[in-house]
Amino acid sequence: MSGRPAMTDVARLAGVSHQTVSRVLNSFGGVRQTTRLRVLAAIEELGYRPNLAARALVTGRSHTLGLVTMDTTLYGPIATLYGIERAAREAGYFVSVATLRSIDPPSVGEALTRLAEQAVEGVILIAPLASPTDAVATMGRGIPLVAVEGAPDSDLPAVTVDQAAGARAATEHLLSLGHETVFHVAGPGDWLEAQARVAGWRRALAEAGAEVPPLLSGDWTARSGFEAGQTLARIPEATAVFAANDDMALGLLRALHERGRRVPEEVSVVGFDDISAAAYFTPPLTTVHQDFDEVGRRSLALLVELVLARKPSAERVVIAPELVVRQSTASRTPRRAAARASGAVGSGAPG
Amino acid sequence: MSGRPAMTDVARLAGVSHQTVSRVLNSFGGVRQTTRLRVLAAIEELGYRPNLAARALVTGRSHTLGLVTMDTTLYGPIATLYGIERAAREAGYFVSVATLRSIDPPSVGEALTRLAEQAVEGVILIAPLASPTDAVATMGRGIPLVAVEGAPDSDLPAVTVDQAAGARAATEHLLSLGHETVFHVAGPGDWLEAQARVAGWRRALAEAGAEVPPLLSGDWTARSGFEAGQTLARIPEATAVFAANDDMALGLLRALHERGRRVPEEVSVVGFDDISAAAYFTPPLTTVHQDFDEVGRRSLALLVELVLARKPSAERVVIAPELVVRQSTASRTPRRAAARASGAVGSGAPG
DNA sequence: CGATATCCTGTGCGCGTTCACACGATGAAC
DNA sequence: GTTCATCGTGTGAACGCGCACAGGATATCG
Repeated sequence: MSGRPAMTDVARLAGVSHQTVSRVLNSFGGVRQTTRLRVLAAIEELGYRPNLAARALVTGRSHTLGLVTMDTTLYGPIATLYGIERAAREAGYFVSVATLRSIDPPSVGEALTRLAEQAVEGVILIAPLASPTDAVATMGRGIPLVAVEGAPDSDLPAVTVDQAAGARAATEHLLSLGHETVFHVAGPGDWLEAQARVAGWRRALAEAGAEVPPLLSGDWTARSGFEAGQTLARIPEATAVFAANDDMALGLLRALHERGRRVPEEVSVVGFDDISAAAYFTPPLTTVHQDFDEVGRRSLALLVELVLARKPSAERVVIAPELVVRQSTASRTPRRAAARASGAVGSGAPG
Repeated sequence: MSGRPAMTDVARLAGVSHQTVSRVLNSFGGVRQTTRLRVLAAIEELGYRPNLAARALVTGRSHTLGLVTMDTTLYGPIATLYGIERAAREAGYFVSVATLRSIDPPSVGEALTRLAEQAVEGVILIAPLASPTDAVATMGRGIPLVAVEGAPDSDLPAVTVDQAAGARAATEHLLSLGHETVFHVAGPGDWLEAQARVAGWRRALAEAGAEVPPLLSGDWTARSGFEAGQTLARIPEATAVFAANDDMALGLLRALHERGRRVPEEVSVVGFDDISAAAYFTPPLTTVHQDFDEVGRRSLALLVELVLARKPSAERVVIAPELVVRQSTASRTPRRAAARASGAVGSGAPG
């Protein structure tokens, strides 16, 4: 009586047994309409809410899913997180998050253990790094697990964006504009996405018979893009650069600007992600769009399937990215490029 | 036997009662060292993990906190989220997130209800809008609640950054550079932060005896900043602009650039937030830094205090922001500004 | 050696819910 | 009027754990 009302309180008020209340709550049918309404009225009057802990105890189902992610403000993981939470809510699950400073096996293992103790029914791992996937197999304690942007070799079910295809599209776009080759500012080497983008870039160059220039790499930050840009600005042949994400592209633009290399007249730049600010860079950035909301939805759907069916459908969902052309890329011919740049004002804003 | 081992399994293996196992687990003392080790060995051997649902049922404590936030990729809420999760983990709590498309009373109420059903012990509401604070009072069902960046009038415990002080610092900085007045591109009118920044800006102008120019406002996006910038570029007197966040400042810079208004030589621009990319804008952005990690820590500490002590300490934590001067602001004298801008290259990068 | 204090361990119950089953009432069929 | 199915509802037992209390073992002292 003191705390929250329990099922028996409702039952007493409605003049029925607790079992009937349970039937009403779980819409099990087999309850007369009149008593049903009486029970509902009692529930309303007492402000009764079922105790999920008790329910979880007896059913063994917590209706909670775990989400392991890095504490990064990078656009991708965050957008994916929201997509997952929204999908989870609609599917009737709670989401318990565990953030990591870094995706190393011990940290991931610890997070998984934490979530396992909380009796989550499944876990989505936003871990775009190579290292943890092995650890996961051993730490997984039989909990259904879906990886997002990870696990290339492991047989973990995973949802990924086709990074290589995106990188390829970006590179081919630049080559088609007449550039002899394309430089690449890669992400950190231990990020799978970074690796896949490098691979896609290499493939596109090879197929076009273009020379593969030395690879630069950064750590996703604008700062590292800036540093790469300082190097690139000194290389006259660097007329086309593909940066592995938009933030690095931003730093790149900044460095090129400081060194007096005009974009896109002298140097064309392509990014990756299509963050919301990309259309407002100087100049508006040509980049590769990823649908993270879709990633969230698909990964959750896959996890729920796994949780319910228990069959390791070992499926792999691949989502296609899309090149968005704005004003940071132009044909290699200086005349035309300059004319185009001065003529187009503000047309880079999205619809 | 079939599923997870229970406490009785451990007890049987160790040759003690389940109660002794419980004592070992909760380090209640009163257990001989030898039996203690025997129990621990049994736990290890069986891979036993206490069932939190059962524990929650009997103790009434879920060790879970709720976090209500908007599904925005805005820097502030995200950085705060991570800060909270980290602090929660260290304090021994799980974090269950509920994201909202918009912070209106019904949505917040629904999220709170959801979290209440999950038996969270407390809730942190990242709701920088005015509207929901009233709804919270009624929906709060007695759950301890802490607001972040919200609830100016309500007596809800809250953790906030002193937005007005930040806006004031930004405005005074511009005035001190010789600008006759400062234009402001505000955030959405229903955001408390936006309101506070407008107030701080107004106050600073009033104290300096400067004229208050017409207020422009956007929706935090670079796009809206761009649109505001298109307007401002046509106003010759607009030599100093304070944008309510960095993204809008980015759009603003883009618009000014397109219209041929040089920054900072002709127009000085200040942002707010100090997102990591701000140092790599063109030019590097002078902005107001907010310590969101600190916000997360303090709000969690406040909530835990509330959960444990149950006394509505109705405290209010205010965190001071800090002006970071980079290269988007300059003295109003054209000669000196131009010289300074061409001389300083790359010095805007953070240490 | 016995009494008392101290330490350690076990028993039983309750938490709020679901599940398996039993029960009574009602009506139809013979 | 008896039998049987059907429907609606109640009863009792789990689920895994913590708490209060009982009780046995051991130590301390007279």
